[in-house]
Amino acid sequence: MTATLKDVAALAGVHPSTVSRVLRKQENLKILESTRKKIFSAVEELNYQPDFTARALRMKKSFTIGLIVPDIGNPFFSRIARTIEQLGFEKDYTVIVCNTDEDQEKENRYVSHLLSRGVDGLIMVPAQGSDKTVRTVKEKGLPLVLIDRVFENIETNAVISNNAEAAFNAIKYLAELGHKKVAFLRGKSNIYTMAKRYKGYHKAVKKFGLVESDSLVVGDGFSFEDGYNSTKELLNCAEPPTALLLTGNLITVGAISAILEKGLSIPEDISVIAFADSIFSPYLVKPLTTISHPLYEIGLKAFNLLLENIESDKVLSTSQIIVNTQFDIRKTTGKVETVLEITQ
Amino acid sequence: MTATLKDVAALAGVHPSTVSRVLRKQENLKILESTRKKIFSAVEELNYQPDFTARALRMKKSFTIGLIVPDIGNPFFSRIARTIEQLGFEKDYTVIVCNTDEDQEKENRYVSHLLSRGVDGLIMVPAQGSDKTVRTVKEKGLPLVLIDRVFENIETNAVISNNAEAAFNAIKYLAELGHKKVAFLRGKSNIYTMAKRYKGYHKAVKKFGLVESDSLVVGDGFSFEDGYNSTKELLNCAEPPTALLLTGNLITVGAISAILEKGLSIPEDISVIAFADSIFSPYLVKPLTTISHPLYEIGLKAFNLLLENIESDKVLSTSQIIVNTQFDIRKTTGKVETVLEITQ
DNA sequence: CTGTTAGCGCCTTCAC
DNA sequence: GTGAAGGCGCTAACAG
Repeated sequence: MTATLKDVAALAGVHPSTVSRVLRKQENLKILESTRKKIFSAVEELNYQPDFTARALRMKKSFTIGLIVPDIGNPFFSRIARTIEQLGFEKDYTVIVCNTDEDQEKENRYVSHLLSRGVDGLIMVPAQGSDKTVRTVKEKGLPLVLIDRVFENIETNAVISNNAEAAFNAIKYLAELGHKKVAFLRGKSNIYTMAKRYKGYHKAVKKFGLVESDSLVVGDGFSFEDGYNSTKELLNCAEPPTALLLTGNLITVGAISAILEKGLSIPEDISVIAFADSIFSPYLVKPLTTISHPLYEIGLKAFNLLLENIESDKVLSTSQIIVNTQFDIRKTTGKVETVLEITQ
Repeated sequence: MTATLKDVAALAGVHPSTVSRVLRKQENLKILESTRKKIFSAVEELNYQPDFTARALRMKKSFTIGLIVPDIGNPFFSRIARTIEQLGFEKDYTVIVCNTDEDQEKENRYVSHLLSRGVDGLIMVPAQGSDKTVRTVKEKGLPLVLIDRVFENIETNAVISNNAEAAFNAIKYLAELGHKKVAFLRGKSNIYTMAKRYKGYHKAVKKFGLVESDSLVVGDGFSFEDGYNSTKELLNCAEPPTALLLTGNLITVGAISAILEKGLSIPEDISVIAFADSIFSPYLVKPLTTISHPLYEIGLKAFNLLLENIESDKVLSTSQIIVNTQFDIRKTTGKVETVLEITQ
């Protein structure tokens, strides 16, 4: 059907290996200008495209990288994915995208699948508790870069955000506004990122003398429902919190929904800060005060780190790159005094 | 390094082809239970994983599909991508994602790249004017499904939304509310989807006797800036429109931004309907009246259609599947009379 | 039921 | 400067 190296060689009247040589464009390679010409015109005529599969098999290099994320439908991941794909394209690497749904089992299957596909490297946002999987990859010597989450007990390349610090600063800001009771919708507590955020939250709560209570740390998922239900419960307390720290796009939407439904106003009745990366954040009911991630930078650094590792012959030492989140104070956060004035 | 079929065979004391046979699990295949056992234990011991590349080369089937979209960072596409990837996973297909940025040249390079990678099929949201590329794919006989956009003069499989109808209904609704002057922010006018929406808009404008003017059809892109600038210009007219029909997430954000900046209220001063698929739509400054797409359904239908074509030996006739958008009337649309009462 | 043989399309070493 | 030979890992056809 499609032309092969052999066909081109036959048409050009040379040996396949010569064609291969010419097309691989080795620099210091001596080829007669005449044969080169014959070959190129044969390539043209047959519209020859090299077979990547065959090349990959022969060279043990697939020019493919695997990208494993919990959910490519989530803008946080999809925008990182976009960057990685684009950079890859420039360097002739192709990206295979996989969704784990935070499911360890699925992730495991993906990893072995990608391994047997012979990817040259892996960028992943590991699911909770998948340290065994990560360790396996590492031991195989496959270049690997983690994004957003790392495991304390495994040394890996990684690009992560300053989550603890970001959460700390958010709470600090709320404390300065006079809030004493701040709840934290933690998402899944056993995920690294969330654990870090909790750490920052907790540290700030202690440091600034806020109310410290397990009942203020709620939720166990990233869905709309999780945000909605958790918030509803919080608001039904005898003394509900005056501020919320939220950790995800959907959770945020759920929480806002619950607040509005209860007839409360933001920030008069309750302040809200969210870890969120939506372009819509500034245009919500009240422009949302957010902590957002440098998505392009994350993608860029992850890709470059991976590429370094792929293209180096020796094993490089691992590096953890920390990128800074951005804190945008908008209209969902306000002083607590305001609340009192209004309700009195 | 990693174990091969040969290694397994050697360890099990059988021939490689036998191992291959056993592992391919052909149904009506007679293998001695004893050899089967030997082989499985060897597989286990060596932790053997078949090499996909070799298999693909040999079988001329890669179990890979290409997904070409303008921008995977856009939730519209990423959520479709997610569905496709997940369905693919269940059927052992892997998905390669490509971003064209609406650039025809890039798209072309992606297509030939995917072709030389031997993908089994292609799902794409073609860029404007890339009918030549699409035709090429079709002529190669590669299974192909278009999403969201088709070319009038090429018969292809496709899953598209009822864009003209959706735009028509949106304008009809605005007309019923008393609006006479409705602007259309068209995105890129030469993109199929946008052309269709324009058609619906135009038809409704004529049918319901609204103001018909080229100056009401504006914009030439999908960016925030495009939405922002176009809206700003519209609002600076002597007699600005009382309603806007918007065609994209970023455009919407830009338009809202321009409206608010001008100190106008939605919907009192101006009504807004947007083609938008963000989870945040219901929670914007004013909950946004939207036309949204059934993203899961689009992904599902596209994947199934592609798979049918991949797995069938004969060439199937093409089918165009039309899915229905959803019209959610929220709070950004109101009667024109209201405006008069307030401003008088 | 299992071994043998051949080859997918390409690249790389070794000749000449 | 170019041809010949061999093999990447796997599967399919044919033997036996």
